[in-house]
Amino acid sequence: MFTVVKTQGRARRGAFTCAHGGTVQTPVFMNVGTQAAIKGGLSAHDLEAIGCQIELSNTYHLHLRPGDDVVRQMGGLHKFMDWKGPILTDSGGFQVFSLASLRQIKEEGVTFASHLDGRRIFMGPEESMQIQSNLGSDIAMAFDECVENPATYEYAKASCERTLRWLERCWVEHDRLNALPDCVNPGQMLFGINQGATFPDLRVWHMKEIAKIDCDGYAIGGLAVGEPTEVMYEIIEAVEPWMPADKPRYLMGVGTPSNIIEAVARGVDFFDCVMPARNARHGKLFTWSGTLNLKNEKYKTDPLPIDPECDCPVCRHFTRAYLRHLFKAEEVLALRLAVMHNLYFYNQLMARIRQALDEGNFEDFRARYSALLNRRI
RNA sequence: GGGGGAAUUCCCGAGUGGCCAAAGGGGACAGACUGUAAAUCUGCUGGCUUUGCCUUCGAUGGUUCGAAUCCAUCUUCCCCCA
Repeated sequence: MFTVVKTQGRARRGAFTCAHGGTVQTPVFMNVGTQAAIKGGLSAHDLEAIGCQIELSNTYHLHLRPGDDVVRQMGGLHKFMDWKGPILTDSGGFQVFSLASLRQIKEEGVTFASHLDGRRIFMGPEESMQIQSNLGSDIAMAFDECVENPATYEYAKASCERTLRWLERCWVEHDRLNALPDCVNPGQMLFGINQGATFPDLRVWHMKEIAKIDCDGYAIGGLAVGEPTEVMYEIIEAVEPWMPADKPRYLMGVGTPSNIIEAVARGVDFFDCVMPARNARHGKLFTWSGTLNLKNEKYKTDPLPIDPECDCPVCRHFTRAYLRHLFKAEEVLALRLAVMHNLYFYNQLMARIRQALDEGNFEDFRARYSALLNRRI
């Protein structure tokens, strides 16, 4: 169940209740734990400490390893990883994009050559729903094709028409699975995904079509995959008026702090992105005055924390000089501490966006931080 | 005391007469990263007034049109025999 509590322009302050873990305050950033772990050495318990409200895991990856049957046998993903909050599972649709060289698409679904051992894996809408049902996530994503940009109009049209047919099949199968007596999470919801590459008319047509199917939320997929940032914003603006106002909107895989602020301003409620965790592992950290590369020589004897304005567990105790040393020495602790900081920053960013919306000064917040946070310090 | 081997650009190390400012690693320095095949990938690593020039392969002196590469002496290090 989703409730919009307050709006400012197109920006929405909301609350979303899931079967597990109660209510998520939106706008929200979902912390990415693809293989039921946050890369860099964080557990679900660490997620609690850094203010994460909802976690995201991946259908394709967990199907391959350890196998969704294993997760089901262990009581579902929540028990398996000991995360009490809500979980969204991505459908495998992104792997149609990221593993493009290892798969073949047909109307029925997608055949992957496993990136682990080359074994053939078939995944269509039904399979994706079955796997996500076994995982027992709170939100299942529809199985879609994330199309690379730039794409031709012809390809994008054929692809998003197929993604629409796949959503219809997802909806039917998801409904069937939720009604089974031994369903891991009968309260599991289903989000549809808008596609159409960078063509506003395709995007709008597709959005109108998927809105006819009664999903629990709607996502915009296929953005931040090669197109300029301005094009991404234009697509969001084109699609948003056709997204049901009483359902949550999720911009998949986005993005930088600035992207998130700008997308909130355009009516988006949910986000996820690997960027804070991946960049952290590579030494690039987010602060309230911009980004910094901790490996840079200038931090060799810097006694400051990563961000003097941050009160995360890392910034409260450790200096830039120490963290830089950990990176240069390739200690795994460097990854863990850096990821903790960046994820805390992202969760804090969302908290401050929500606070600004609550207080009615989101536009001031946007004006102050949108460009600033992407700046290099 | 006798015999043998080695010294290469920040480090290791290839190169045994011109295609060598010198392979390949490492380190250092810097960049990329957007529903995670990513603790990954890319660039760069003598100087300059950069289609070229200068300095540089332990030191000095030679041979040669031309030397990191050949010769002599010296210095340092390693191994073996006493």
